[in-house]
Formats: sequence, C-alpha cells, structure tokens
Amino acid sequence: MKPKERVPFLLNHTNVNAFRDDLISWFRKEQRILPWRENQDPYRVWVSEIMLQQTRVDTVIPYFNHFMSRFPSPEALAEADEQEVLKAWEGLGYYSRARNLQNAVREVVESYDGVVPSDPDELGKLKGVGPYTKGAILSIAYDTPEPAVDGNVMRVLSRILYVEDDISKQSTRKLFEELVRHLISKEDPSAFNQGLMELGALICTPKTPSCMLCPVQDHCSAFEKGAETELPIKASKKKQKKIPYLLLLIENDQGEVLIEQRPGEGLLASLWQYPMVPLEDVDQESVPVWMYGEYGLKVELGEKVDHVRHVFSHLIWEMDVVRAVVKSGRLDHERARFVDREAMFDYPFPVSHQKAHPYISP
DNA sequence: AATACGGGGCG
DNA sequence: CGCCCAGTATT
Repeated sequence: MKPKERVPFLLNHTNVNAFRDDLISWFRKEQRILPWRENQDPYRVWVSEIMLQQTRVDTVIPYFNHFMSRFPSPEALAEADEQEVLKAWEGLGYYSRARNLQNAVREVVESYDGVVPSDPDELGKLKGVGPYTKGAILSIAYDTPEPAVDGNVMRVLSRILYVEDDISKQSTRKLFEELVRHLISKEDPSAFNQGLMELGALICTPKTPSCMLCPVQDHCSAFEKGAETELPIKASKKKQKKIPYLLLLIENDQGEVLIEQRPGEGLLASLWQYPMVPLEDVDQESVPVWMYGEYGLKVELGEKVDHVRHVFSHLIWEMDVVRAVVKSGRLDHERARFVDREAMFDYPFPVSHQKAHPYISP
C-alpha cells in the first residue's frame, strides 16, 4: 500500500487535532533546557543538528558550547583551518560531519551572503544536510511545516500508529515523512517536530517506555494492544570484523614520538595516530623490515604495555601497544613526523589512539 | 538497496 | 557483548 493511501485509515481529523495538541502542550511544559534552544538562530540550529546525528544529547552539549564559542558565526567557521575544526570535533566521531559542515558553511558564506537558506532545495543541496537535518532546520529555525524524521520519530510513530515496516529501510522513512506531513501542526511545526523527538528521548524510549507518563497514551495503538516493546521493527545488522594491529610508540634519541596523519578519505580521515602495523599482512618477526620499508627507520621493539580493543560501527581494532626506539635511519614518510609531548595535544586524535596517550609520558 | 562511517551508554 | 542513538554519502 502506498503511503498516502494509508493515512486516512489510521487517523481521522478529530484524532489528529487532539494528538497534535496533547503533544505540543506536553513539549512546551516538559522540554529540556538545552543550549541550542536559547534562540532560533539557524546557524546554531544547524550546528546542533549535525552534532546530534547518531549522537546523544548529553554527549553533544559540551562540544556544542565549545564549538559555538570557538566558531560563533558562519564566517568564523568558514575562515578556520580544517585541522582546528577537527580538533574541536575530536572524540565526537563521524568526522566527515565536521568537514562537510565546514564545506557547507563556506558555501553559505560565498553563495548566500552568510544566511542559511530557508529554501528546501537550496538547503538540501548543502554537504551533510540530508532529509532529516533539512526538515529540522526548516521547522526549528524557520517555522516551516516540514517533516524531520529521525530514529526517535520512527520509534514514536511506529508505536502510536502501529507501523510494522522495517525502519532500517529508506522507504519506511519516506512513509513516516508522509505521515508527519498529515500530522504536523501548521501553527507550530517546531514544537511538533521537537515534541516527537523529545517524547522519544524522555518517555517513548527503546527498551522500557514510560507509557504511564505518556501525554499521548490515549492515541497510542501499540499501548492499546499492550505491544509497545514489540515496535519498532528493525532488521538486525551483521557483526563487525576484527582486525589485529600493532600500535607502535616510537621514540627517537631526542625523546620525541612518531605520529602520522591518516589519509584524507575513509575511516578517521585526516586525523592523527601512532603508526599501526596491520598484522593481517605482516607477521610479528618481519615488523622491523616492514617499518624500514614504510618509514625508512630501523627500530627496536620494546615492551608491550597494553592491549586496546576499539569497537567501530562496522569493525573492531585489536591493538597491541608496544614501545620502540629508533636505532638508525632517517624518517622518510609523507604524512609522518616526530613531535614532542607538548605538541602532541595540538593534533586531533581518534579515541582509539588516545587510549595509548598515557604511555608516552616519561 | 547495501555499506561505510565513531563513540558512548545501558541492560 | 549487543543494541541504540536528533543520519548522510557513496556505491
């Protein structure tokens, strides 16, 4: 059945009006006080929405505050060095968000005179602004009745409307967008969209929803059936592949440590790390040979100081952390350099490698 | 339609 | 340890 055909079967006008009002009233009363809710500044809304992608509110708050004081305006962010932006993003994850955001902000400064577009098509063309973020900015910053369908909204609406479609499918997100177009308040689309998400975060939670406290319990089809924990339906994802590495803490005769910048694309793009030996391709005894080939350095391996397991969304790094010292040779590697302990902390490191930081201190 | 892309928190 | 989180870009 096509999305538009389903709506009338699920809710009549009276129910829609009551649902809207109950949701919005609850949101106005119970919403959390959050830094990006201080005003409707589109730039602030934009930055917050990018940071909040796949990331919890509590994690984002300190990053948002620091980011806004460091880059208060689109112009400030546009002029910044990419490494500074990555440093401000360090530890937040999904680093392409930071690079896409800066790319898009530069576009806004150059093509739109520094004003975030309120036109849906122009906004949606910006790097990193997908269907959710576009709707969030349009509704929250510009009071436009556009759907902003994220994981919360799909969970909440799948329960209220008893939608059993797999929410990991794109077609299901589009179904929910159509449903929201019918449900959304034209008077206060911002409160409606945020109310849906706030409800998902505070009441209609994944594991044990607080249905007894729910402002729209009367409208909830899943609660009526006693089946709220059965929804939403989501296909399970396959598990991550484990990849073994040797993480080398290589010191030269001046007590400096070897670090390198990762490639500009792919996993942890442009971030810095300690040299890693892929043990799938290199066996233990030939590590010094491999090191000489890659870096032009003769090194002597020392003690193993730790084992670090780092889980990504799609793979797992298993890293033995091993000390090493330079015996001879001259560094010959495009993206690597020796740095002293003070300078280390100017570079953006992924959390996986921050776990090895404690071992470089004397 | 699938896969790459981080990191943290919780049961 | 597996699931989920204010998703998007790429293939």
